[in-house]
Amino acid sequence: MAKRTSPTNSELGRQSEPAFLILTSLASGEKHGYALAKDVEAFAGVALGPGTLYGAISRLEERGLIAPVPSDDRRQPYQITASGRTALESAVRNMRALADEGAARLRLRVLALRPDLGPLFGGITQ
Amino acid sequence: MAKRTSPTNSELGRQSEPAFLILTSLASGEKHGYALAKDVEAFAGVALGPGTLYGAISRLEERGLIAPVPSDDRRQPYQITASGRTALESAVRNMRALADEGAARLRLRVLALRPDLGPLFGGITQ
DNA sequence: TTGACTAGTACGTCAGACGTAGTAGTCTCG
DNA sequence: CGAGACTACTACGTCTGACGTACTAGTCAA
Repeated sequence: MAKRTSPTNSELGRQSEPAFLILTSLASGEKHGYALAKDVEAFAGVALGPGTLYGAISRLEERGLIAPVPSDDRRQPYQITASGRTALESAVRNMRALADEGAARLRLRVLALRPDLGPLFGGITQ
Repeated sequence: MAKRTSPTNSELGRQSEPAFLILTSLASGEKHGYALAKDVEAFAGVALGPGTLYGAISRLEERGLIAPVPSDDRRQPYQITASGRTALESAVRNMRALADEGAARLRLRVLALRPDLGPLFGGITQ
């Protein structure tokens, strides 16, 4: 099954880290799978299919980054653990650094081509 | 071959997007494969093996995000294309947004636990 | 009781990340 | 000038994890 129609939906490879999205969602409070998917879709615009979602959840649980919350419900809520928080924090820092580097290099090139734009462009950028 | 010793080096899945790193590197000027690997290692601290590096390069070339620069040398330089720049720009924006969301939610939870820290913490955060 | 929505399990495929080995050119330097 | 170090790849293989589809089952309203 699962005939992939387009090779990739975003232009750069995978749509990048369901795990990150799940941790981010759980960082603001415990949620069960379905609520999590809805939240992720709301803040990131990414619809995780069940395969992606529950697959990522299992892996995060195995690694101790999230943990199931005891519940009588048929729904299984999860919460982020202390090491999950730590991992998310460092992932956030890392992403920021990379995004900054990318932005800086994109700008650098523009300035090399149009040095006259330098100061002004530098002032209004980002 | 390639017995993986540790399941993952970074805690969250894959070390995230060689493609992004390559585009970022090429954004500041054309480079051949090896120079690219060195540059990436310098700015991101990520050592891309040849398999990862040239694999990612081929895919980026197929998708028209980078292009080979004619050369007599045995080394093959690559440059980023216009659509490569566009893709990188949107990837950067996307990463920033996600990082911000992650950071905001991490902070949110802290405030929920220690509301007394609110204003002060809000002031010195980030 | 039917249909819509919620919540998840189960399973399969495939891209792509990552490693290892091997090859070949270049450049010292004793 | 030959050995070693570094540069620059090619080729090949494995396994993770992202993603899709199909299916099951509970809940609730009309």
